Amino acid sequence: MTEKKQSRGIVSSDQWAAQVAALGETPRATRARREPLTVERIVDAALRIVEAEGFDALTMRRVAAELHATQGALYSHVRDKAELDDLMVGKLCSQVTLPEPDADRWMDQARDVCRQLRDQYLRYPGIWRATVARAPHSLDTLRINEGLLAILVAGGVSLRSAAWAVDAAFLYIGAYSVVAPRRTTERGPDGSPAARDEVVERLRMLPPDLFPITVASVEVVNSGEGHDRFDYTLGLLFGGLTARIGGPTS
Amino acid sequence: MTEKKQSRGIVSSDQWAAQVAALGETPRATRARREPLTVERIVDAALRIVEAEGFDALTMRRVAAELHATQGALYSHVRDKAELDDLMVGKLCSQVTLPEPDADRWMDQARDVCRQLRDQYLRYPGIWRATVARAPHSLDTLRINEGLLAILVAGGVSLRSAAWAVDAAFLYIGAYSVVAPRRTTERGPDGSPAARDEVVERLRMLPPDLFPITVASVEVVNSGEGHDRFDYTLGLLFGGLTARIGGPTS
DNA sequence: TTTAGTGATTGAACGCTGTTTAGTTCGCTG
DNA sequence: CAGCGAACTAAACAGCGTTCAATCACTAAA
Repeated sequence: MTEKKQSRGIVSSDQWAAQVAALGETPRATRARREPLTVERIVDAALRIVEAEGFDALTMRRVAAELHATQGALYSHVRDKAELDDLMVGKLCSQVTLPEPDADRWMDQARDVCRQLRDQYLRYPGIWRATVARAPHSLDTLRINEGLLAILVAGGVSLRSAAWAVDAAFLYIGAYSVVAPRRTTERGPDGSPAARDEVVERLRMLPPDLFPITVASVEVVNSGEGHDRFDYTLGLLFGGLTARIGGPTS
Repeated sequence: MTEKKQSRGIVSSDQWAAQVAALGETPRATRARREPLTVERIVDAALRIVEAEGFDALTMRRVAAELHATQGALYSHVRDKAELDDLMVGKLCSQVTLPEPDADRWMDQARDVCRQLRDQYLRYPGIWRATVARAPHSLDTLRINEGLLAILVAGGVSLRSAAWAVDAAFLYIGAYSVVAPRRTTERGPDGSPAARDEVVERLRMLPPDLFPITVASVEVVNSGEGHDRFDYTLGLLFGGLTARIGGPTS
């Protein structure tokens, strides 16, 4: 009980981080010590971290440091890390805009929603694992589900087909956005090639006699730039629905 | 440096576990203290744990305890936990049998392989996350990829369409098997209903005016028993290939 | 048989994670 | 101004993957 509030001799790394962070701030005249900690500020900070450093870098300590607070303070606003994950996914989903269902353009509308969701997942690398870890409690995820269902049903797809297709699409989108951005982060030292897919790299140096088709497909799979593969799969999922409502080529 | 090898006064929990486990064993006359630790025994033990307790329960300490060894001993046979994960997935994939491609039955064959892989994933709950965490190094996963590609190509599907469809199928299978078994483990106290899906439970108690289609779809989605939803999605993915057998851009 | 050597194994530690808690501080209300 | 309740701090806890010097069991050479 001797050294409680001295300015020097700081031991705790949390204290240190807070002090360093407070260097560029105005003293604020003692009242309202800082911006009060809120759930929204916590979720925003967490999303900022995931966007910049990936989902693995998201720890409670890291979030607390981002907010110049201690980790314990977070638990006054958020029950778990699981709840924080859930809130992040919710905020992410809330940024997806849903169109008014148009029966004539239902497939384009559905694809657009899926692309939006994919881009949100890709923006925060690895965050889909937050959805996998625990069943989402957020209403925002249900909002997208409802919107996508509405588009399909408006397009004439039966309720059961729509529900199953939407479910499959969500699963595919999530898995795609977790696995897809697996690239070598380091730019090539020679400059030009750079950012090749890690899996493709390993597939290249593979005995072609053992896996002939796989090796042959490596080049052709990568032929599609950007998200052609993604669009193709959505075409299969949603295109298969039209084949059974109004005839094969309606 | 006083108390090194006394039989009583064991402090370390590892020692304790090893001692308890050794109670039912024959002394073995000092040589070959136990079955020697091998990679295969480690992988088998790990799979046993995942099968019984799920992927979250798989820790190096848990594996070591299962083998009556210390955790450090594992690292003489396995570099990382990541490598152990990889070996587990490899062993899992090696149990999938691939048929000789038959052009007339290619779709049934493809569906069968996918079902096998799904069942393997479902047998070890959550193990697909091991695939997600790091790109798989195992050749057994490539074997399935090659086999499935061979089936599609033999069926007349173009190389690019086949590669994309197989990729989509693998992503879907993995996501399906991670998300699907999310059920309330506890059987209903009244006996009969039991083992309802956790997500469905929460969807039931949802304001129908906010999410009318979602709520309406809950019943009809669950109408399919077993893995009807899974088969339906595979039908969409592979069925869409026959519709444009010449390739996606033909 | 003795000896040197080699690789597996041990026990204990390190740094990291999420989470809890006693005690302090702060801002608002009576 | 007093007091109360909520927010916050600092420190711990158990568990995770991983590392490492010391020790052990066994093999191969002398």
